[in-house]
Amino acid sequence: MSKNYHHGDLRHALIEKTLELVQADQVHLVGFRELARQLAVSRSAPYRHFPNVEALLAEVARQGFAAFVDVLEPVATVKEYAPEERFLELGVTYVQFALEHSAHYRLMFDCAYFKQEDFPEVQGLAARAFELLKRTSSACMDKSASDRDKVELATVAWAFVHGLSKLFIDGQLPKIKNQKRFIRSSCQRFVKLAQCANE
Amino acid sequence: MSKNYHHGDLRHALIEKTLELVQADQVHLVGFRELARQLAVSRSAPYRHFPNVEALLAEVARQGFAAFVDVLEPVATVKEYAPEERFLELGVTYVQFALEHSAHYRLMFDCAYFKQEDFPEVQGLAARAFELLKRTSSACMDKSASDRDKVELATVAWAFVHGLSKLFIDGQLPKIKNQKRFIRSSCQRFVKLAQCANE
DNA sequence: GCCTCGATGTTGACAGGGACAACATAGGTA
DNA sequence: TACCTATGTTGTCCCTGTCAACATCGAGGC
Repeated sequence: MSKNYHHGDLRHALIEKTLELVQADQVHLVGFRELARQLAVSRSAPYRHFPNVEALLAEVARQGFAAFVDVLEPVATVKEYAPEERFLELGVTYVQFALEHSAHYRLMFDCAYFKQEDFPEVQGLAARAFELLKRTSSACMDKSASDRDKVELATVAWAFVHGLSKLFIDGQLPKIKNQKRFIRSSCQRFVKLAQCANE
Repeated sequence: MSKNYHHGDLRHALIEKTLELVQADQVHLVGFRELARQLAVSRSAPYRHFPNVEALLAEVARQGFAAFVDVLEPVATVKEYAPEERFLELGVTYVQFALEHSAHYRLMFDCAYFKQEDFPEVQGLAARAFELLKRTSSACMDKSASDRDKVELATVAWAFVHGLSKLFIDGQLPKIKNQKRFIRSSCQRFVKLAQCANE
């Protein structure tokens, strides 16, 4: 008992267990009492590390956003690509990340789990992702394009990849045979927007 | 007491109260005990009308979907419009509905509140909304377009309006001055896709 | 008019979660 | 060594969901 009185790295363990549950699509099972049981620790120990469950979920979401930005950033900055290629690859990468980490993506964007405005770090990372999108889409437009138009294209692009991801994740799309192919061709279809916008 | 033993229309009252809470963005406060209190009825009376809270929320969502379809359907079938106009107006109407009933829209599409697959009526209405979108977008394409292409355009369109709605609702977009104008111009931008797709 | 039955509402009971305060212990540091 | 802080524990309270047993009402058959 004297040996185990302190867990050692409970904070980390809580995050890990939560992540496991999230990945197993069991977010609804995340609770301090349950986690404490699984970690063989007393029921209110988690309060030493997170003020409440929401904060724990927000932290897991934050890590998700960090990984997200880490995946998107390199794609958005490949020098060898033409602007349209970068835009396309960024979109494909976005949706693929969302599908590969579907439950995590849900946690990140569904406001039912935590209020994003209470967690500035999360907001900051989300904003950074949007910046990447804006920079990449803007590069596809004429130099004469107004900033207003640039923001609009970036928004439309974000709406598209986000919507596509959500619809896939929530199983609201009719069955599709070759998902990867479909994603790429949808994104390709979409990139034309930038070109059309240039007239 | 003998007069008030039976509420009269508790089922309806439960739905109404829940709707109020949803519209006030307080879905998290929806619970049988709390509702019972507000309706001056005993704590387990709601169980006579809904097997659990999830079912109550699903019913409210179902009504939301029904209203949604009722709003979209007429727009999708205006004969006087050219196909592209219909497509555009459908998109604008979609996003406007979502914003005007933002909390309700969230309840309808966020899977954190109830599992859609457990409520076939809800699924049916959602499918009907997608059908409208598919029919309207397909009308903008060449007759020679494959069914595969039609489904793809409809999906891309749905992803776009859904994504735009969600981003707005969840406050994830940078501030925008004239929202209505922005929505229309984004949708206009989007409709070009159908035209580009025809080459 | 009376009786019975089904629908609806009530009460009691139990399990489980979130949250906090008071207390215990371990490990580092003055 | 003595103390301090971070961390873990226990006790307690209040909330919720859910079920079972019981009460009441209204409608239809006699």
